[in-house]
Amino acid sequence: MNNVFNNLTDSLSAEFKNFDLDEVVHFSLSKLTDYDLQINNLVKYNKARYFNELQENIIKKINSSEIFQTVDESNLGFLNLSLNHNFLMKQITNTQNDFKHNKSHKIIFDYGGPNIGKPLHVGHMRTLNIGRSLYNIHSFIGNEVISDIHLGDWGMPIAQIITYLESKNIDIKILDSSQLEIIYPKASEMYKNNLEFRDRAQVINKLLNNNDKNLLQIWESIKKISIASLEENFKILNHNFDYWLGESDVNDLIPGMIEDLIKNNKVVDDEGALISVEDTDPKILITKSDGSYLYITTDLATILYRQNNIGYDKTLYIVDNRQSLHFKQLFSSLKFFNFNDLDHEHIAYGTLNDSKGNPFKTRDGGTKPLRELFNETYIYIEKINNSLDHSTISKLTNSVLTYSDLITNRKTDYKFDLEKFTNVNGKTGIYVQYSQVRARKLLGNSESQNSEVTELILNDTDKQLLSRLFLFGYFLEQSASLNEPHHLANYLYEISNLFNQFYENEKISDINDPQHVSSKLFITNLFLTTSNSVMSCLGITPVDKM
RNA sequence: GCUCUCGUAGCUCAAAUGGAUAGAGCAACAGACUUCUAAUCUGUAGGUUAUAGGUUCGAGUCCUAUCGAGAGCGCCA
Repeated sequence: MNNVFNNLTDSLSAEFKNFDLDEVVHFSLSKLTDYDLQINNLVKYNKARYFNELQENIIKKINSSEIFQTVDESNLGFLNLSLNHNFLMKQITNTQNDFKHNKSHKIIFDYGGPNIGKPLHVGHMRTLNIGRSLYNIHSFIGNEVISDIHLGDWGMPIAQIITYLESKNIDIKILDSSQLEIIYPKASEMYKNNLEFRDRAQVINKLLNNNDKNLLQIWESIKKISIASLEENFKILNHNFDYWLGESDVNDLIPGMIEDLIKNNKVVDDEGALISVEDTDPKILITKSDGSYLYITTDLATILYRQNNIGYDKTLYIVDNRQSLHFKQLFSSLKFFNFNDLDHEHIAYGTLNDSKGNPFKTRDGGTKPLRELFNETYIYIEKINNSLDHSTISKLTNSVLTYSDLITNRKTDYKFDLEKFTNVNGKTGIYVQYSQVRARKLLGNSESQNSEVTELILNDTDKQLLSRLFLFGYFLEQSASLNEPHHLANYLYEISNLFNQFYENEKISDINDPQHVSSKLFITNLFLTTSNSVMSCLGITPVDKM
């Protein structure tokens, strides 16, 4: 919540303390339509002797704060509150300034995770959208944020590609990214079906681990081509990363790490492989029997790298649901191995499917490149309104791809339905963009009349919108503390919808009283600011016109 | 076989830390445009929260069982 509210809840918690009750007071949205917020902490004490006295003290404190206009008490102990608009209009701006807090945390966002040699495909969309949004949200509330793409640039997949190039006698220098990208599926299939190929790939993998000069050169070329292609895609999709660290960057740390684990009796030999001695079921495999490394080996080394070179309070791994066992093992291992005592959290999300609930595929059954989904969406929007310029359609396309993803709780699987998500009505990226364009235009038209607001003149529609705008902090906090952007995405729809009602309800150009006009413009302005703040938290760029 | 996640309106989803009468959006039906952009707004209808028990002042939310769906389960990442 905004600091205005937080100061009050702190002092209300203190009231409970006076009666020896350990209650952290917090607001919920009111269930009663005439009120904005409610406090439920009192309910469980409604049979206590001191109930009336406690409730009275609480109400007294609330009244002295001026934040609320009315307080409605029920004999059950629910307190319903309606916001004091004329007071809050001077307190709340819904910009970043409202949410700065003292104890900032340094958080690493580990997301994206593309592999070199493979195209960015629809499977990457959710980690990119959720990762970017959480990064922006935490940045907005004043945390120190660092994103790391966690590039898959090492291990068997790379060895497979190189083996393929070798077997077909292809010179890497003449390849571009699109040619490179069709090689991986072929190499992967040969690895599965061709024993000779498989043996050679494993040899190459080992040689790479031993820094074979020739192979490293080929590897570097592959990496260079891939990164250029990724950067091009990210430019279109509006993604940025602070660090482009890959698995290869931590490779050198692994031998020493393993040595220490052996020395400290944290791992033991098991048919040539190393397993953790931690009592878990299943047992945690740290290295393979041929001595080569696994997913968890590099992830552990990455943690060492980050704690030594970057430093952090918390790391969020924005990765698919299906990898929850891996993260359970990773987090448990890093404690068991005494690496550090910092926070690590797996921000899991469900699978993205097509509109029928099936895995996203291209027409010929391959994995669908993200770029292709972007293009299809772009064309669809262009058909609806072909008078828009390229940059605007691109922004709208990204809005659709982002908003449709974030409107759903990240934990569940979701279906991407192009027709539904480009609809102008409903909870779509298009609708929220349209609403803020309307507001922008309105303010542009009325610029000359914009004067200082001293007192708000509000009808019911105005009040509803304004109340919701003042509650931005409530939804921001919910999204930030649960790392769930959908609370803010839904909030953006709510305020957009309320703004459209406000817009249709009373024409500003028909109002003569300058006080009344300023009041309307104040609300419009606050809506626009709020909409922009939420969009920035979600990773959506507002368009100027549409 | 073992472990985890989930089951809410015809469809897609909300309801954070247990709180009052479970909310939205689509689709359906009925309305409002010589417009501050109708790419909008208004209204109607739609529910035994999978089922059966339990915990308590109070359960969609916590516990147990059953049914159903999905995912994962040491040498891929």
